[in-house]
Amino acid sequence: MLDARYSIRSHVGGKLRASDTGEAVTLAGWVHRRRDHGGLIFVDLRDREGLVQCVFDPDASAAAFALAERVRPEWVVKLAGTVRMRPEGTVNANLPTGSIEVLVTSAEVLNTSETPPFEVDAAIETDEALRLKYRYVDIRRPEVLAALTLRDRVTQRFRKELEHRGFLEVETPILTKSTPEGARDFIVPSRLSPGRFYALPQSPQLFKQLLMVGGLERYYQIARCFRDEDLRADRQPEFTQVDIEMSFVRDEDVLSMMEDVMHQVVKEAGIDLHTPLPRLTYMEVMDRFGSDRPDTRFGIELSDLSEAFAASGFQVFAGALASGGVVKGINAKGAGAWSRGRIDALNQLAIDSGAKGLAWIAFTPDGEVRSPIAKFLSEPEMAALRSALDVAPGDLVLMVADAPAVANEVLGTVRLRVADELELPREGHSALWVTDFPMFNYDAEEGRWSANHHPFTRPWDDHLTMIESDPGAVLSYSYDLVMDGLEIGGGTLRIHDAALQRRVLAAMGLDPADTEVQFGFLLEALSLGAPPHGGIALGLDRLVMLLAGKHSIRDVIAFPKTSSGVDPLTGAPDVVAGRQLRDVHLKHD
RNA sequence: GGGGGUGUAGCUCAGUCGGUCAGAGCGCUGGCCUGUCAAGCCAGAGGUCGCGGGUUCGAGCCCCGUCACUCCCGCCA
Repeated sequence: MLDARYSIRSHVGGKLRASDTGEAVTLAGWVHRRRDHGGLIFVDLRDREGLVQCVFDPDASAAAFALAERVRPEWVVKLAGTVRMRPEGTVNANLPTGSIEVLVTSAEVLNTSETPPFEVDAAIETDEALRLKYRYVDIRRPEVLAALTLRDRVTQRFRKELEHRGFLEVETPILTKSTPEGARDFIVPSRLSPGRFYALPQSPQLFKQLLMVGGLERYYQIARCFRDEDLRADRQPEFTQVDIEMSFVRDEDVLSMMEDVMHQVVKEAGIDLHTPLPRLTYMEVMDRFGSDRPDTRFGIELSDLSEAFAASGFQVFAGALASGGVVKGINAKGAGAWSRGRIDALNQLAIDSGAKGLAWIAFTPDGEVRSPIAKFLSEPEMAALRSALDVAPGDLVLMVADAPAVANEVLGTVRLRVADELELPREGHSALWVTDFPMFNYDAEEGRWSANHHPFTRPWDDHLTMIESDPGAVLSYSYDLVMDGLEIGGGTLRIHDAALQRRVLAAMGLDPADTEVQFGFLLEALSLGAPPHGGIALGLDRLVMLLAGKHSIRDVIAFPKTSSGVDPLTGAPDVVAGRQLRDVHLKHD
């Protein structure tokens, strides 16, 4: 909290209270608003801690009164006066300082201000591009200040809790080496090495592993990360991770450490997190929610209806089941009266998500059945369906028949849309672990297997034999922290054996010679006494966004970029002088 | 790369069928005002209707293109 030490102030205006009555104070801050009554002027003085009403009365000081007639919003002023209780009936219950005011006896203008491009007022919603261009004005708004303050508290709490658990904070390089896997790198040309480039880190992943090899045992860093990919509300080209790594741990050690730390951290936002958190496997969340980051604050879980339709004469279902697929469905309770157009929109969403279509049966509130497919279903099948999905009048059943992965993913998408449309309450917070992700995904575009988390993830010990023979079946020691349907963090145990690391990279189709060039330093480190280790990285921006109740991480970043990666304040990125390009060997004439 | 939304005064927005249609609130400037707190009252200034082109007797409105912002898909180990 702000105090008056080391400043031209004697007190912080926003912190004055009734107990300060009678104090002679010197304050400094911004003119928030001025109410000129002709013979008496009120100025709300604003500082980081809030507003305080300052009264200019010619009887107290003619000079100060004359100055108050000139001041304008956002002027920077220094005021001296006396704190006094407000007269009967003029208390402002909306302000923490509302029971007192400062009678000003002398005043000084420290700086004037042009009329600001928008008002510094929490009540007014302003175009975000304009806010970002004048972010330094925007930051004066209490809402922005509060978000940055919460971010500070969360960050400091992480530091404190990790410090108490024996972690050392270590900085890792920003100028580093491009790696072939993962996101597109930001690259930086080198002046001293013509034609060569640094890359900005996508995360400190390899360095934190090297710190474990270095015997640091417990490391953390509030680490800036860079990824040159398209932006989203929850994605910026540079963002911050709370990066953590531990030696001599099992996966449950990382999870329980993280739960203990998170329990303390979210207290900063007034949240009581009940630990241990639920732990669900990847298989289970995909099966039940159709998402690897499920929002469990509402129901509408997926049900497997394959058994109910095992002998179905309905070709769509029978065909899917015959080719190894499933029939799965959700019950959108209360959507039974939805219009055909509304349901068609869901069907289109399902098709866009990869399904051939969405089978639906509406059970209207007055007991009718409305459906293009009900006529193909037998009475026992309908009965089994009603029972499996707990159908009541007024419900809408939505089904997908397809390969399990497709059916799950499509219904997971439809589930979220339905919840939005039904305006199901998503209050409070739900946190959980998703564990045991598959080691590899098949990348159809590139025709090869790629790492699900990253290539340094340790496969299950008893799945090692399948790395070459059946990569898709290999599970890994991996875990994501999911809050309210957002991926807040993720981590793994790492491979600490050079030979195993080579096998995994080879399984991903990396040429052995390239492997040595790209990852030779890691493989060498693993062969020089690497301890078993693992860790996790939390997305600090996303976590604070969630705790602050914001919908974009831009709201919790001091100087964010627009969705095209531009900083409207500085104008970055921008052209540079030809001289600079020649220096780094990007231009030769 | 693709799809949706938005763009009119400093800010937030309205603008009907293409024809008093350049408008409101806030802010700003000036005046009045000694208990307001989103002060009040009176007056005033303020416009490349994102930009370019087209259709039309006539375009803020219709058409084409383009730019910016934003949301989503792809992408983000």
